[in-house]
Amino acid sequence: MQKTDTQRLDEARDVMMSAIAQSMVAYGVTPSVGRIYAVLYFAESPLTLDDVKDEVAMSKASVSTGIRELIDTGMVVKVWKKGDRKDHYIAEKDFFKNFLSFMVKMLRLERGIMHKAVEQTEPIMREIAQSGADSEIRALAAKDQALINGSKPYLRWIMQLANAMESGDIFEHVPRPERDERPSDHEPN
Amino acid sequence: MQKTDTQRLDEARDVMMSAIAQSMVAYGVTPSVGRIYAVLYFAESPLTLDDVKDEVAMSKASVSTGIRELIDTGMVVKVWKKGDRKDHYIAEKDFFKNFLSFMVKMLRLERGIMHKAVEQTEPIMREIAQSGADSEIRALAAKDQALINGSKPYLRWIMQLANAMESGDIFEHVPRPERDERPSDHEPN
DNA sequence: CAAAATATTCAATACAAATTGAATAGAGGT
DNA sequence: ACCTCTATTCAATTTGTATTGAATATTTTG
Repeated sequence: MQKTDTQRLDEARDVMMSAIAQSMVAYGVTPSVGRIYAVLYFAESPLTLDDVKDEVAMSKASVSTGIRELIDTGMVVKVWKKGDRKDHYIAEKDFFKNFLSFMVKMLRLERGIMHKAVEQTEPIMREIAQSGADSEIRALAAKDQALINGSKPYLRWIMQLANAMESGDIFEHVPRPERDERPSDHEPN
Repeated sequence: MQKTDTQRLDEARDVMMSAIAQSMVAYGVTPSVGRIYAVLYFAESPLTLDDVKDEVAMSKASVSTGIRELIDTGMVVKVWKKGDRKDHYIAEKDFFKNFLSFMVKMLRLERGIMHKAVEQTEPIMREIAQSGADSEIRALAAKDQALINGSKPYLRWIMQLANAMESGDIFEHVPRPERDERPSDHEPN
């Protein structure tokens, strides 16, 4: 009977939505925001704020801020539907795009924080290492300076990685798998 | 006078420690845990639990659980110092190693969550798409099935990325910058 | 330009996570 | 085997973050 198929399909969708939300939580978003994205991911057409609100059973305020967060990270976009005053939202379904832009943001953030601190502190340590009052403090400063300088290659590397991810060059190195969805029943692991 | 140099050095170290902690927060650890790592990072020799406790001004309990978390992720290791009953801890100072093992863990986690859900739901959707009760539900199921299958290349790709990061092959593609720390005063940006 | 519909902000609340002191377990030395 | 010192666990509390309803702002329409 049809009822059962509908139920089974809904259940299967729920499993996938939970998995998507759970994965997103690992990347630092709140479970509610993950669920909002998951709902939009499986939506058949652009949804309004109220549509989403009903699906996830949260307040309009939470959905509003949640969607904003998703828009800020590029995982959701706002679309206009003519003849409707409400805003409509759709999920960016390309996981590659979502992952890469998340990573780029992360890497740039880290490099920004660290680079600023290095710029600020390395000269001080260098100076103390060279002309500090006594040999003891010069040794300490020299050690710290070396430590900081040792981190510079890492900072340059994560920049390169971010650039490769942003430009798509990363795929020349770690290639996208073939689009060979074979009709067979069991996929490769 | 020596006092001033010591202060300046301490201040500079604090700036770096804050930056390190802040970066780690971006990767999902709590600020306290970040500070613990930062303290160990700049320590001149292995520190005991109590040493760290004094430096970060937290309870022994928090330091204990914090260090455990850092040990679990490989960012800190326990070392024995002969003649001392206390455990001693040192920071893993290689940022490449820390970053890569974090990423590998993340990617495997995501792939695990998603793969499990896909395995579980895709067959159901396929079946409904083929032999569902009416054409409407068959169409819905087919759409969902396509969506899920579309995510498979992504899952395979993040596995490849994780593998490349674990094996170090990633450096063949995104090379480590040259170790050319020139003695000049201004480093490249 | 008012009226109606929608979206956003914000202070208050509910919830969750981190931190702690006290109790327990564990290890080392004698 | 006991005593001492250290590390860990756990329930209680603090702290911080997410969520909400009500109020405000914004947009659209007639």
